[in-house]
Amino acid sequence: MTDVPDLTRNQTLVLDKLSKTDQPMSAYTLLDELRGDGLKAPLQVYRALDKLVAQGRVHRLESISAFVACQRPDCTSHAATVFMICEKCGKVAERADAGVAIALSAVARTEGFAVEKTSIELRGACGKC
Amino acid sequence: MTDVPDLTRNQTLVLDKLSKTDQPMSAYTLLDELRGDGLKAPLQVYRALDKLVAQGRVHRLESISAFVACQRPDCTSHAATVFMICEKCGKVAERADAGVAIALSAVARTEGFAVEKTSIELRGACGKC
DNA sequence: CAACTAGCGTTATGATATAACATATGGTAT
DNA sequence: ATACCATATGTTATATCATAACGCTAGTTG
Repeated sequence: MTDVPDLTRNQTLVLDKLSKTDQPMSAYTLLDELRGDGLKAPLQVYRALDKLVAQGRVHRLESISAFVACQRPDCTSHAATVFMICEKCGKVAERADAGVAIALSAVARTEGFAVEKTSIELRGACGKC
Repeated sequence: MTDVPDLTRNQTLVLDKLSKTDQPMSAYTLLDELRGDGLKAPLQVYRALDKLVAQGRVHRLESISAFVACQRPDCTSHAATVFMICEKCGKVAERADAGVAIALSAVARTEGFAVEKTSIELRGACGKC
């Protein structure tokens, strides 16, 4: 039912690397760490990331131009996901919240705005820092 | 009371240009349009933008790497501002919403996350498109 | 097999942003 | 006034992030 295609070799390499950390990584950092696996050009990473993001298995953090593996593997709707990015330790927490989703869709409705993509990013200090 | 320093020449040029449109502009587009006023290098634009953003007179739209003049000149707290970016006409609407602010701070509190900056960006189609 | 689609590899280029250093300007304490 | 300090500026070079364009490969579907 949920449309989750098999991953290609490059997609697997990228997703595995991202899944091994809770820190976001830039496309070029990913490339550097995957050179040993045969990747040589940015496009190889960007193409894999495009697919993974489209499938919801990876998220792009717009405010820092970096990518994280989705922390909620079972989730279906990535509609109103809140990312909390710690500026001290670099870790990212991901939470879906119905209250945020409802409040945001109310704002959009009063504007007559048809939402296609939502990006909610909080920068600050996590509980441990 | 509100700490609003006078603008320098470069800051004035950048803010005036941004204020003349409701479309976001990239730093390099700003630079191109301000070459006639003597600006020559990206840094001149980026430095002006840094100050204007710090003062809340300009916002950076993270998801499209572009800048818009603040549409609520009287506002004090830019805490939970929602940007609605139309992918058809390119226009940006800016709304502050208490419901969103409350929902987001609740999420942050349950994580023990101390928020310093918030970025909320909706991509989609505006009412006119 | 022919045609189609998706992915891959490679080179080149475009777009966004900052580092580093020198010079200029305005306030202010002495 | 002058020495000092903070801030802004101008300039060159470079770092970082992302995509265009092209040709090839492999699977698959008619």
